[in-house]
Amino acid sequence: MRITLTHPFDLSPSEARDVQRLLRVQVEEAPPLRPEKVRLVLGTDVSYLRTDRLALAAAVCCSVPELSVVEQRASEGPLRFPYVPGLLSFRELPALIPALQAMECEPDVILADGQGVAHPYGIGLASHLGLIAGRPTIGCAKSVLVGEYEEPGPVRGDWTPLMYLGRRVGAALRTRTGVKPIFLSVGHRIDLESAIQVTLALTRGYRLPEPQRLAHLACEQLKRAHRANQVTGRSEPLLA
DNA sequence: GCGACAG
DNA sequence: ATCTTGTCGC
Repeated sequence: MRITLTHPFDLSPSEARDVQRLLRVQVEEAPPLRPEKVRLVLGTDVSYLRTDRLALAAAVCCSVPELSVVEQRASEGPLRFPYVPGLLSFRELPALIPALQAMECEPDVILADGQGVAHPYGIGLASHLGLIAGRPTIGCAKSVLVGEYEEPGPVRGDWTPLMYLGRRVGAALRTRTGVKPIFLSVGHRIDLESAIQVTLALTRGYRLPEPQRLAHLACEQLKRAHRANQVTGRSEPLLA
């Protein structure tokens, strides 16, 4: 898939903040996404080998509704940017971009670990990713960055809106009965209702939607392989 | 000044 | 997220 970069990533936190100011106006709203048009969904995740200041990324494309893996890519990159709440995309996207560029699939929706517009400046990781990928994205986080919400009902599918500055920026969604809710956030070119429906359709027996869970597992594998290579003294590229 | 704070 | 051991519950 094609990635369009309109700004550099080797920035200082304050420069990154300036970039967000310019990018936020490009995040688009969108009419309901027709569920039957969603045939491919991409899950993404990034993990770190803190000791090596290295970031490992994985992207897994799944078919819908089967949720079978269609394509899987991985990439890595040096960890240059610090973790600063609100600037996560500048820390994680650089490592993930090569994997996205290598992806042959053309996903209809992309899931990202983090927030979308439920962000202090309206441009969290998911929204930022949506802009450079030019596709609909959904922020899929395990906790909240900004906003308020009421505890959703106890059954799978129950949800409550995540409100921020008087806007509905996401939702606390119970993806499984009996587990803590996950926090969806509108990313780019998608509406909240569609994001909720799509996410539920992608969730099977785990708290996180399948593409996200698989991307996370892939990252764990990458880490293990990486450590193993280090011990063996080898340094071959991993996974396609 | 204090507390909160995606991953 | 990462660093870490055991432990409570379905």
